[in-house]
Parts: sequence; structure tokens; C-alpha cells
Amino acid sequence: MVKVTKQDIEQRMAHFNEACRNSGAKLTHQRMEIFREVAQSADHPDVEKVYQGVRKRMPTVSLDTVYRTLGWLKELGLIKTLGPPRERTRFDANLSHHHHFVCVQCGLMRDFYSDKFDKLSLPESVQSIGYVETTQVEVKGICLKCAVKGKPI
Amino acid sequence: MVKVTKQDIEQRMAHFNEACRNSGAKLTHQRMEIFREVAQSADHPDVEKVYQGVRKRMPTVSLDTVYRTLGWLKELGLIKTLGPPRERTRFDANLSHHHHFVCVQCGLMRDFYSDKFDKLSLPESVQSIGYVETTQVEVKGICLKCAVKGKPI
DNA sequence: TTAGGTGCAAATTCTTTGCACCCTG
DNA sequence: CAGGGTGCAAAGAATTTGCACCTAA
Repeated sequence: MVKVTKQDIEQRMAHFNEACRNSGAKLTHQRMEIFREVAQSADHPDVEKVYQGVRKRMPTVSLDTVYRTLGWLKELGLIKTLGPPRERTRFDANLSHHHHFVCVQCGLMRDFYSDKFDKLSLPESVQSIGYVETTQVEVKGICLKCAVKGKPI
Repeated sequence: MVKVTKQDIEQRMAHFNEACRNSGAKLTHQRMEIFREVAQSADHPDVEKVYQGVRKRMPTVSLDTVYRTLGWLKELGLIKTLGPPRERTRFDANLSHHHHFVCVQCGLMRDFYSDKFDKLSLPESVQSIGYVETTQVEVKGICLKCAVKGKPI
């Protein structure tokens, strides 16, 4: 799937409407347009790009509404963030081929190794996107420490 | 490997010394301590954590030197950055299980699908880190557009 | 000696927040 | 009509930059 199909968008909008209603939040024009902007892009836009896209249809929207709405959509589970959501850049001196485990609770990050993963062959569809240089597996979960502590950080 | 072994650190420091010399840059006390801090941590520290660690041994180091040095180490290829390297948070409305291709040149990001990847079984060593919730493959490379254009963005 | 490196502080950039008005339900 | 939502502007964080002094080579 290179493009987001009309069907996908319809489905996502429907899901949005329902989730919005269930959460008891108001369904405003802004929220709808902001979600639509993310839902219809095959790329994964950053805040600025979403803002510019929404502005075309709704010139008075403010940047901070976009920030707030994206945060809210994330809470509702309607969208996800890529890259360290609300986190800082991290540095890694391990240059050998490895993969990461990241604790979604406390941010702990550990390397692990797997020959099997290193040798993964990618599906052909990837060729239509570009030339592959590296492949890394990112595992998210709860680290042992956080699991013991239960919910709180 | 849970810990970074003494051997690993030695090796990384040696590599650092050599790369530093080859690049014609000066081997300052600050650079050495900053690299050591990243090289010896099994977690992947952010700028602040590196700064705090280095300060213990070198209380006069400044935060911006840490920023500059980490950027320089990255250029030399001695360390890597995790998460949005110099990039903003991105948003994703695709909630089905998918994987990412990211262009290291222009930042383009595309989803791709693979049953095989979805079913990957993790090595046992991961169990000693924590409980897995999701597994995602991140592929880095050059997108077709950038490949055509050659080096420049 | 001397060019590159560092510390400091100010500037940017990205994101969040306080407040008064507006609009959905 | 009421309370949440929005826009604006200002505050906060994170990161970068200009400049004068310092130091490795």
C-alpha cells in the first residue's frame, strides 16, 4: 500500500467520530480537520506539516490547537507518535548490529542481539520505496523493574 | 549482553582515539570524557544524562560542549542517535501492524507490511529485559527520489 | 605559537500554558 | 445556556550560536 485509500480514510474518520463521541469530547471542526490531515497522509507528518495542511482548509486554525489536538488524539489512541514521544534524543556507542528494547513506562533502553533478525529479508514492496541500508527491530514493552512496581512510573 | 564490558569500553576508546587522530581534531579532555560516558553506558543516555555523568569527573564542563561534542561524535560515526535525530515528533494514524521505511536523506517515511515480521519470535535474552508488547521493524535507507538526485537533499 | 576548542550567555526553535471569548451539545 | 474548546500571546524547554579566552599539537 503506497497510498492511503479513500476507504482507509473513511474508516479512520468513522473510528474517530465514534471514539470522540464515546470520550464525551466535543466534535469540533478543528478536531475533525486535524485528524483528517493525519488520517489521509501516507507520510507521517510532523506538527508543522499538519498545521500547514489544515490551514489550507481552515486558515484561522492556530498552531497550538494543532499541538493540543494531536496530544488529545494520541491519548484517545487514534494516532501514534513516532520517535521518542516527548523524549530527548539519545546516543548510542554500540556500533555493532543490534536491536532495541524500550520500556514504554520508564524509557529504559537495552540492546539485544539476534542473528535471525540481522538476516531478515524484506518484502519486495520495500523496493518500491527505496534502497535499504540498515534494518533494526524495535521492541516496546515493560521492563522488569516497572513490571514489579505496577502501573506508576 | 546486559553490561558493557571493560573490553568493549577499551575497544571503543581505542577506536575513538584513532578516529579522532585521523580526523585531525584535537583530543581534548572534554571530548574524551564525553565519549567515555556514552561508551560505558548500556542504557542510551540523553544529553542531560551524559552531562551529569561527565560533570562528576569534570565539574567545569559546560552543557553546550556536551551538545557540540555529541554532534561531532555523530559526524565522525563514533556514536549514533536514536529517536528523531534532529527531527520533530511525527504522527501516525495507521493503527494496523506495520513497519517503517525512513529515508536518511530527506526524512520520508513509508509504511510497509509483512506477515513474516509480524510473527517474529524474539530471542530468549529479551525476556531478561522485560515483557514485550509490540515489535516493529525500522528500515533505514535512501528513497527513490533522493537516490535519483544523488547526494544533495 | 596558533588554530581549533571551550565556557558563558544570549538567541533560536519547538512546545506548553493562562486567559478571555466562542461554539457544540 | 454551560462548559469545554479555541486563538492569542507569553512562558518554558531543548538546542544552537557568537564571542573572547584557553589549550593541545
